[in-house]
Amino acid sequence: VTAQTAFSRPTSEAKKGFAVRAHIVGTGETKPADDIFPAAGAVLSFPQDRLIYAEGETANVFFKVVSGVVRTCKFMSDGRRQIDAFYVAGEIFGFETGVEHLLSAEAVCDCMVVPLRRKPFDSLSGETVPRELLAFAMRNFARAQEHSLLLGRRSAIEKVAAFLLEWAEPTKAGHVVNLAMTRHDIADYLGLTIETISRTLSQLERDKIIELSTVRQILIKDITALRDMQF
Amino acid sequence: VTAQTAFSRPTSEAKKGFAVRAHIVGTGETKPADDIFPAAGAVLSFPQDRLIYAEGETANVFFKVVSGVVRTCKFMSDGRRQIDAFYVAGEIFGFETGVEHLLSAEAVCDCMVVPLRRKPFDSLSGETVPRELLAFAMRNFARAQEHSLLLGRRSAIEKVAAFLLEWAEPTKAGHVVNLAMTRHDIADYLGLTIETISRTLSQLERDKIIELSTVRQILIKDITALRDMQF
DNA sequence: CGTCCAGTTGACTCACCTCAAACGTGGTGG
DNA sequence: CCACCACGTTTGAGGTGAGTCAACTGGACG
Repeated sequence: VTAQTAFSRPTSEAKKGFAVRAHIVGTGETKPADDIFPAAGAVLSFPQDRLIYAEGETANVFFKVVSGVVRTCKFMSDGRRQIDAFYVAGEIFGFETGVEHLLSAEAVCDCMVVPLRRKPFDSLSGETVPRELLAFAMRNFARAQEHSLLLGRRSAIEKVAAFLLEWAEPTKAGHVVNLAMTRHDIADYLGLTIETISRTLSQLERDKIIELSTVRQILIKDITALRDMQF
Repeated sequence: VTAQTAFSRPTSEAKKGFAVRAHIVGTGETKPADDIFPAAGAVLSFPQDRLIYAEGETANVFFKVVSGVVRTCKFMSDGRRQIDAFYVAGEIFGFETGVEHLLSAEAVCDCMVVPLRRKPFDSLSGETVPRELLAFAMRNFARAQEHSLLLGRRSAIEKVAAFLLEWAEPTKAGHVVNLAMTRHDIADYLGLTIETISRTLSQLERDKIIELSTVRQILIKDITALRDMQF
């Protein structure tokens, strides 16, 4: 068994490159406090690639990631997949408008999640909801908007650069990306193929911008170059 | 002056093709009741292509469309533009998490909007917010997710078909699309070029699926064929 | 040491983009 | 009322970025 990496997404650092996002940081909780989301059961474990809930399934509960990484995605009839978002420890997923989930959720790697109760926020339970919940929903909206821009108007190398910046963690030895996901996941998140992901990473390595220390760990040698690709 | 078309987006009808969306319909108000959004001033008029607010501008107020169509978009430094959404009469835009707008908003055609007050929902004014507001934010989130799927994993013809279904209005003579926007707007919404939009529409016309009655009006002759492209 | 599978690389293809020219419609002025 | 212009749109020809298909590599594991 290999050493377990604590995957995370260091928002404040990684987003330095996104001037337009800077003001979000101070706005509200991306990760709402526990007390407004009562747990609906014990912590659940899911092995890698296990389905947590399916698109169309009744959305009685939603979840908070305890450890590991979760992806939410949609499938087309011919098998094409679009990954909408990745969620790391502390983040909440599956909280949706309707009675059914719009996307499915799967474990990217072995992970643990805690189910949260939807009931207190259903239409039966009052006219108002906690402010934090609104901030949370709107943060999700903003994230989805960013993703749309990424998917619509960026080249492969710009997409990959954005992805690396999203996951870069600062260390004493520089910025490092520990990948919980496969090339396939990255491809379906960025709207590319695994071959293009691989070629683009190799290209960035040849250009001395990154270094592929292992297949799941990337060292960022020139973060400025990556940031310059974002505009 | 040409006759004014009342542009609209007949959600319930147009979305028939989207099985996965069906359950949204009964969920909550996409267009919140007036009383939870106090007007912050008189109705404003904007001529075609006029900026309503810019990306980065302080978001003191947001808006409700009275007539016409509004687009929200982002620009990249080299001029590439991604249109995030179009808003028609009754819809609300510009309500965002942070202190600044993440996208700019512009008038697609001559339009009128009413400013709404943000204050009552700021962090100063209490611990809870109206439930309707949460439903609204989450509806926006769901829409953005749909758009991500569209942009990431669909071909040009599938994108155009989805766009037409989104705007198709049922009439006694069949489904009709009245376009408030130029080919350029459509292209930037779908992540394509104007030439591809034009060619794809011509292709659909050759295939007897649509008919370009004028440059701004499209008759849908075979809506089933369009729906079959969605999965 | 062999198997397996994720990842990489190469050769080729194609969907969409780019550049350029032609078209058409609405508006303006003679 | 018609000629002309401007600009959005259409169409064509050619280029290219990313996809497809296929072979190879290399680390993990038995």
